[in-house]
Amino acid sequence: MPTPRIPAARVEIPAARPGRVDVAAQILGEATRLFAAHGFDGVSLADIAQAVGIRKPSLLYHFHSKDMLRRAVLETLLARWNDVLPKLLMAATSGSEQFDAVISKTLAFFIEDRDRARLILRELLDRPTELQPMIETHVRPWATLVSDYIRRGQDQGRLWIDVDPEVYVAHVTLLVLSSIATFEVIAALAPKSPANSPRVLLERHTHELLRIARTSLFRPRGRDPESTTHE
Amino acid sequence: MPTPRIPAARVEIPAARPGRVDVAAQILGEATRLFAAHGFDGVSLADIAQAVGIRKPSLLYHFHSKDMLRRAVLETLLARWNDVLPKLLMAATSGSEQFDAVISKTLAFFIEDRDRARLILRELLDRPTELQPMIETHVRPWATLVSDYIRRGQDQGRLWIDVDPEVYVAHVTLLVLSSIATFEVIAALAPKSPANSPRVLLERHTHELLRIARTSLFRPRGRDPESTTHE
DNA sequence: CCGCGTGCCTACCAAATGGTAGACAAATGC
DNA sequence: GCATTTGTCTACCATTTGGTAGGCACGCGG
Repeated sequence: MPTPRIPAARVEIPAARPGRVDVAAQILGEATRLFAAHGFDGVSLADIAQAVGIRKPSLLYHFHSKDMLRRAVLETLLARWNDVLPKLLMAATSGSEQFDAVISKTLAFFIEDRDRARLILRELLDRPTELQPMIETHVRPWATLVSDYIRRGQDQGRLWIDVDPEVYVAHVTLLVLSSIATFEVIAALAPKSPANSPRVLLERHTHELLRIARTSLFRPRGRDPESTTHE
Repeated sequence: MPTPRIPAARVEIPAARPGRVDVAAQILGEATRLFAAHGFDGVSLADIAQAVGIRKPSLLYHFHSKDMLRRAVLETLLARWNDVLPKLLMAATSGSEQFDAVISKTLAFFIEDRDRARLILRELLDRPTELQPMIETHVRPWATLVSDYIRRGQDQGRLWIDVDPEVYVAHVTLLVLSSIATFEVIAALAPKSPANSPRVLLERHTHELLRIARTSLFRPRGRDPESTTHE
């Protein structure tokens, strides 16, 4: 590093860190952000350390290797997912409103922190085999539950019979992930008009995503008055 | 490299490379494959050189920097896309079969070489701002054309009026990209059964993708077998 | 007050990275 | 036949990488 590095002023602010927040958590946060933005290989330990405001060895004191840091990031993400999963499963019992709720909640989980979507999409591309077991344990149950729900709905005639339940679920999930992960870029396709603030654009995107998911699943209600499935 | 590297046997096979294929093309091919699989930062020039069977400096003779190689890879991809674009545009004139044809052809383009989808998805994540202009020139026209087609269809009452044309196009495009790019992993969600060969699974995926795109766009034809739909 | 664990640091390391210099051989043009 | 160009190589380089060694200050329990 060309910066002469002033001897780190070893004297000043000796104990001036009272309300010191958990450094490990800070590292985890910055790592998440940077991995999501540039990928695991695109970020160096020094980058992360700098973002946190510490030196590399201090970082390695908390996480013994770069790969362990990556796994920690992933595990925290999955832990958060496990927090919301039960709510999703409870909502996934019957009716179209419930279905909407499930997708909306899933969507909300990723919109709340878009890095989640980016991170997962990256892992999907970079380490598919390593991700497989996690998928198996964390999304398989959710996916089969929704699939079963779909199959029941098909039997009852409420859903299109030509839906391929598992594949449908996979596609909608992927669509959620990728459209959130790449929102900025994709959004730039539509704008031109100043009426498109990122705020309203995101709203349009999630709304349309829900519409696609819904329309391609549910058969139109008994009769619907001219046009539309108005929500 | 720890391999003692036998003096490269400078004597043997002196001119034994008559049908020498274009080395630059070979490099481009291997680079495409590796970048798609591991990302730009996850691949070293040495990796690519080894895959081709040459040394690093030889590679740098053809492409003066790693970044130029990346751009070349991207440009070749876009060139191929430009080959099929006209056909797509011609097919995008009217009617639902034509619409299917457009999506099918797009799908086929990426299925023909799945690295294309992976590559673009990666660029979308890694260098969004750099990709923006390419999107502007290479997909914007196509997207607006389809959007206009949708709007016309809406006026004629053939399509759902609550479709958000631009956003719909963006989502379907993204779905194509991501579901092809991550096919292997996602496919593993459904299998369990030995009846699911990757072959048939891919067919199921593309079929369901088309179904989703179609169903969420077109209103059911006048009457359709089985009950409901028609208002 | 003393020892010890915690946490951060400087200093360092071997390996790998992207890239250059320059030798050499085979084709190619004249 | 000779000069030049083309393409590959070995050898090297500076920088960056993930990671280690070990020291130093602090706080806390005895």
